[in-house]
Amino acid sequence: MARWIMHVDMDAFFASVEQFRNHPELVGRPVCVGHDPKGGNGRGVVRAASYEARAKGIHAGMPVSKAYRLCPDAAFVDGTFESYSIASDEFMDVLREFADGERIRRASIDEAYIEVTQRCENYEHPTALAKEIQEEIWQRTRLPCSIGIAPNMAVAKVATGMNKPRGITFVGPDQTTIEKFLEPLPVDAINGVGRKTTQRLNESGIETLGQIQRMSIPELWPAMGRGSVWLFQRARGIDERPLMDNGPRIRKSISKDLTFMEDIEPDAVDYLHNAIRKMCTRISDRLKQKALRFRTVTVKMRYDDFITIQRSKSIPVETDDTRILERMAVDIFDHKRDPKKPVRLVGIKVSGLSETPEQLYLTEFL
DNA sequence: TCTGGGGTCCTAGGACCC
DNA sequence: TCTGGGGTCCTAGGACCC
Repeated sequence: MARWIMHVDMDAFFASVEQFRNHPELVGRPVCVGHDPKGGNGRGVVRAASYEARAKGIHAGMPVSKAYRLCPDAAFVDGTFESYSIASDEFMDVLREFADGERIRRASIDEAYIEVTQRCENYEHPTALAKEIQEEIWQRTRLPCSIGIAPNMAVAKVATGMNKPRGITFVGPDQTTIEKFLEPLPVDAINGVGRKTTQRLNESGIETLGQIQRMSIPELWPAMGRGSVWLFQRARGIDERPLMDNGPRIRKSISKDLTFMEDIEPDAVDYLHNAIRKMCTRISDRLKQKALRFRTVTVKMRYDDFITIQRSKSIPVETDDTRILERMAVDIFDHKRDPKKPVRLVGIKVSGLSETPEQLYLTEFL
């Protein structure tokens, strides 16, 4: 019994929220969400680019300095995460109304899967339902989205990307149609195949999903190892995972990274300690706000040569004490960093999170 | 063009316990 | 004295995603 799964993806989400909700005067203009380019000297990257900005060659992940050079007239907005979070909730609320039962899975802040097998019985064709959903999202959130429809999540996700913005792409339902659809696409069209895997496959002469479709698992093994079975199935559009509600998100970690405006000389110890303490305070605030405690602290250090290391330490009992967090973080930094290298970035992460409200004194563990 | 910040999941070795 | 496996926790690193 075939299923119908929709993958709904907001178009240029952060940029669209800025244009259509936060700053209507930016509609029709190139918009980059990200850090201040500081006249071309900023160190951040673009988080999201409106379609007008994309027309100038700007894309997400591009250094803001380059984006600024390509289009100095673009609006550079350092957005507020909260407005995106609110918009996301509104959009998920709309989807929930269309999903069969609880068959909705939030994949990230701007995309979700819904199963609509039953709902589709009332429609001439699944695309008619998709159009209705798209229109409802636009009416209620003022945000554009694209929808992919297929018999499973993996193919639906690929489909969405084929036709953006405000697109609807339908694939299926039979196996031949699915394989034909995937055949010409590059291997990185598959969600889960990133830069490294693409490189490894390309080095073996594998560029397209069609090539993989014509291979056996043993033939795939030299390039993919344990991942061979998985890729073998995905390249053919096989994905049996049931679409289930992934429930309330249980947070696994909270982190804060800071790239300095300029690399910090290794002997500027006070400055570095200060930066670490400030980040610890921010993390601690978030922990308390969510009534969470941590057991593990990880410090990330990136040097001027971009080499990045992470070192962590755990304590036996969870805590949310800011002073303990600061002491652990500073301690790891002092003992594990390379004292000769200028520092580009420091990051602090807490994990091993729990809600257990235990009153314990932890000083003895330090 | 020099390369952010927030996450998740997986692997693998060593310690330690039974 | 030498030798098993299995399970869990900790640490480090890698790949990936938005």
